[in-house]
Amino acid sequence: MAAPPASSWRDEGQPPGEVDRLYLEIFDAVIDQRLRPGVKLTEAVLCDAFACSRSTVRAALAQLQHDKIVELQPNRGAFVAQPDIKETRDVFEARRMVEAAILDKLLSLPDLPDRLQQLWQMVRQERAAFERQDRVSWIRLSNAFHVQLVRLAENEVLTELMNSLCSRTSLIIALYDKPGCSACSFDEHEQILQQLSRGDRQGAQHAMRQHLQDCEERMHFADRNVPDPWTMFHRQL
Amino acid sequence: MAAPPASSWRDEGQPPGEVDRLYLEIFDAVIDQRLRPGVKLTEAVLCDAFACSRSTVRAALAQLQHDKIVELQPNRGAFVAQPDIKETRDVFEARRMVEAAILDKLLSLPDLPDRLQQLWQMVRQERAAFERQDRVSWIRLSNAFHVQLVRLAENEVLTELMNSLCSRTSLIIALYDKPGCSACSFDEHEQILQQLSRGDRQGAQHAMRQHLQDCEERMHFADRNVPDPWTMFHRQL
DNA sequence: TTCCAAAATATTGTTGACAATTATCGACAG
DNA sequence: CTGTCGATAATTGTCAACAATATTTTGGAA
Repeated sequence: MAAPPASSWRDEGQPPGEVDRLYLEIFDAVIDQRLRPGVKLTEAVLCDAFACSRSTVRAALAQLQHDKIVELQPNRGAFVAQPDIKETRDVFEARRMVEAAILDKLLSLPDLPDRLQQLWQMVRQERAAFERQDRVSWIRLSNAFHVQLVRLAENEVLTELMNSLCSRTSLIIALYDKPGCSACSFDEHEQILQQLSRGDRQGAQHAMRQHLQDCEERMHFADRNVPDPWTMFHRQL
Repeated sequence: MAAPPASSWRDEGQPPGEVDRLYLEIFDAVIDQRLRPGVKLTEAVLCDAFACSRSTVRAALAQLQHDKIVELQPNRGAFVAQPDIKETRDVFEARRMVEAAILDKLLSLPDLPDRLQQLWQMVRQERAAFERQDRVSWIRLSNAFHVQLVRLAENEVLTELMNSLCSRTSLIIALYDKPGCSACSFDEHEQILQQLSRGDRQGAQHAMRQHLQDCEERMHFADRNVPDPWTMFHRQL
């Protein structure tokens, strides 16, 4: 078995083709904020950085555009997406709806406490990453928490949806979150788990809604983290 | 203004590029059930049928794969997707969650009755299509109703999600619905609108959930509409 | 110095060709 | 007649070259 890839929370399909590999590489780079929103993704550069042909790069970029991770301007090139205020509102509203509804279903599962075990574990990892100032791991784990929670419902459609929403949230945080304060705190994750464990439907839903609300309100649209045009991309593995 | 394209319910972006055009052509063909689930989409054939290069075809197919409209098997080719029982369950469950949650939000809009006007109009068109046995238009309008309803909430993320879910539903219907009975009846659409008009939250949510439940239960997995391997694709415009 | 136009450069869009993999068909042994 | 093996054909994955478009630089005049 190969070493677990950087993002262990994404469901890994069959043997990854060349284009899939590139897709994941760029995707991870964006989510980890090594590629900041707004930077231009010149095909030749990616081509050179990942040792593949331009057709491969173009295919990967097309998929990323479809995921709203990059914006593809005709005849101008690809840029890491810069979600605006409206998109931020829409993404968080969708998350509140979906994740609250999910909790409802989870509480109907007979073996919920067992399944929550791994999530408690995950929150501990979040705390550890936070305390050792490992921002990249921490963002990744924060997303993983939400995705993993949805995954308990065993609904592929919703799981993939949450994956997409979390990715877009990462971009939003990269743009509008102050580096100092934490956008998605593990305390609140713990609270949600507690409410779930004791079977409190109202409490769990409220905790989740509040958590996402807080997350959204921590965004500062006034002075956004402007992308540095000179921050060119180079592979840093 | 150009003549309205076949699918008027999809949000049309800026000038469509070559790949977008192909994407829509194939998409519509699948939704309209001119391309049945399971048929192989050979690149050269599409290439020839739509008068474009293979790179364009490949890009379009990649996007369609991402939307779960076609399945892309490595080194084997593209096939129109054949959602299984599990996927059917997941899609309908997701729809129940999302669409019920949407109703909640719609009822908080002050000018809801005004916005519902166009939906009443749409239901009338559904009935008309049904009565003149126009199955293609009718399936299209049924989808349009649900998408348009979500669109009233003015949330791009949810609108695109519903678009995707309705597309997948079309595939499911193509596979598992008996041609005789109607999967998504306009009567039930009317009921939902009525409950919404009178501001009955419980009633509207129940009507929507029941509608989707009925829709799902009308699927027959035993004898599925097996794809005819000899049914090769040729453009029929 | 500042502004504008035009050449020069860089980047993207498209096409075609080649390599790698898979599907098909026929021969042949059991 | 059935099933397996091997060669041929068809299809996909990848790459490199060319055309079209955008960006930058250069040069000159107000």
